[in-house]
Amino acid sequence: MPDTERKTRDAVEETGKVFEKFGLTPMQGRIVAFFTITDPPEKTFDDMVSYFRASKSSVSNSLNFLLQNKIIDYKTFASDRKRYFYLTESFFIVYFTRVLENVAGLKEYAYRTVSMRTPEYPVANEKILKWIEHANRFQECLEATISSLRNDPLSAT
Amino acid sequence: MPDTERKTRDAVEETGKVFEKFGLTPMQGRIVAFFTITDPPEKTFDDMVSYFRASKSSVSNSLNFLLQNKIIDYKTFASDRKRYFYLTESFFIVYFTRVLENVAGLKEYAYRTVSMRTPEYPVANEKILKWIEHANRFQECLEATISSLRNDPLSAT
DNA sequence: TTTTTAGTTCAAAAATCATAGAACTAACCT
DNA sequence: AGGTTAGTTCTATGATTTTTGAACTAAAAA
Repeated sequence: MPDTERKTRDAVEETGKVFEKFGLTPMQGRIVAFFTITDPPEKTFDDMVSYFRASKSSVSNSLNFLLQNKIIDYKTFASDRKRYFYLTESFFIVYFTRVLENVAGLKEYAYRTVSMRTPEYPVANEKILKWIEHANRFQECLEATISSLRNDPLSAT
Repeated sequence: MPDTERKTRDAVEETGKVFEKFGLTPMQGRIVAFFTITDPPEKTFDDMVSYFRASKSSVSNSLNFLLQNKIIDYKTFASDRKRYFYLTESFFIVYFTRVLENVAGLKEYAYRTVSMRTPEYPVANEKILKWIEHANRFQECLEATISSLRNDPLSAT
């Protein structure tokens, strides 16, 4: 294997692991890294199966997850059955949105907990109220950021 | 089992699952939920082993993880060997800090990728630059939230 | 000194998650 | 009609994570 290919493969593997921290599986992470690092930016199903020597099912499931989450999309060409997958720009928006959902979910349970608790230990209730306040601050900031990204004309490409 | 206890147990279980979304294991999540929902707010090792009928090692490892991450802390009393664990208020700080680290890690790899790529496909490079920009905004938001949490006088309790 | 308490540590069992492989489908190609 | 392409779907295998159980330790109590 030539030296530059070795380097590229290492970079794909390493960067893939970074994506795992964002909740992707190893294969999903590798695929996203492959898109960012190697040319051309459009890749077919088979490009990925053969680049990674992975099973079709693993690639199929990974691509469908990434499509559902709008991290990738694809285009087709008449008289060509292949789909040409490419990265969208929304990776961070997808991630932000999930973080936001988690925070909202926690807040909901925090409200319920406060309403269930006796006032016998006020410190406990105050702590939970504080969590809700923290969650609110973060939500406000993040919602503003997400909507400013969505309105960004370059993002709409 | 009396009706209110059943209800409390259900709430602990359900809320525990919410904490799993923040990266805790089921047992860690259950323990945090147990702290938020039931009285008194201080609990011993054995309280948790017997409430959950779980193994001592599972509880021990979970508590140590939560201690290391400063999600809980404990106090002791002279002539009492037990440790009395309680929730800190820093749950969100811990979570946001980890998210921030992930974003910083991704940004680093994004910089590297841009510097490695040929200018042959400028669209690909632009997409990565856009990710970096999104990451920056997200970071700002996280940093603002974290520092407002830290400066909050009530948080310092 | 022996026993009890409040845990810790480590190997193994159990549960969960990711990937593989094989059989399948639907569309196009000859 | 038969073959090839571009996948999908389902079950099984492999890997990883979480929890358990049993043996251990260190400090305090009897």
